[in-house]
Amino acid sequence: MKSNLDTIFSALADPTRRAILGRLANGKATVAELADPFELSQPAISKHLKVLEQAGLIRSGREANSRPRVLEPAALKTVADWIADYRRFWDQSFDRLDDYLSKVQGYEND
Amino acid sequence: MKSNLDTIFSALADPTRRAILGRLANGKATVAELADPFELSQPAISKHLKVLEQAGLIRSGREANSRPRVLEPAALKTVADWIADYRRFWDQSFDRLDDYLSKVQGYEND
DNA sequence: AAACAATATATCTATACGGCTATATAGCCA
DNA sequence: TGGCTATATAGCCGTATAGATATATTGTTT
Repeated sequence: MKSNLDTIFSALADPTRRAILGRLANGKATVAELADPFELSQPAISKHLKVLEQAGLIRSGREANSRPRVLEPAALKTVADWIADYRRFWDQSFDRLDDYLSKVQGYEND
Repeated sequence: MKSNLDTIFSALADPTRRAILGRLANGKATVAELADPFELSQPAISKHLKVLEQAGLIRSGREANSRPRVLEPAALKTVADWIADYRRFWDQSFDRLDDYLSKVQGYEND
């Protein structure tokens, strides 16, 4: 069975899909609007949208004739939370916090 | 051509590979050590390691007979930086900061 | 109802991916 | 050198993925 993170990361692994998310960061958009910047066929875009939706990264609405998409932040937060565990490996100030916690709480961290 | 983020995200889309990164967060490990928790064949693990290395998520060393792997934080930071642009969508306090900046700097943000 | 617009689904094709087994390579030790 | 250990590479197979074109669906408009 595939985990959330599996699905989210593989949805994010495609530049077209990341660009779509980027567009949706500016607010809701129809499929046609989302498709416009790309040279791909409309069905190709619909497929990408399906992948994003199944990963929980976007949601579809309904407005008259169209089905506008909006960003769904929760899935991105899932990724941010996962990656936060690694932050200390690149973030100096976080390392210092870590040292501080080690001393104060006697937390082992070799 | 595939971008960095393409390669990194698709490397992260596999649970075995994420588990390997988790293990490497505790420090350097040999291939055998990394393979141990899994029921996969050794070549399968080597393949996963290659994917991680090509994504820049890990590095190989050389120590006598073995080729220990270490975490390479830069690639994870690339992801963290990418996702940071979306942080405002889920982080309340960030939203408040955003409001603050709007007022102070007259920055438009509808 | 008919035509149109927006989007989804079906089907096909080519390529990528993850697993396996078998084998090659490289360093260590007797 | 020969054998052992650690790891990599090759080749194969089944499934998934991204694209295309053709067609279906649903709401709107006349």
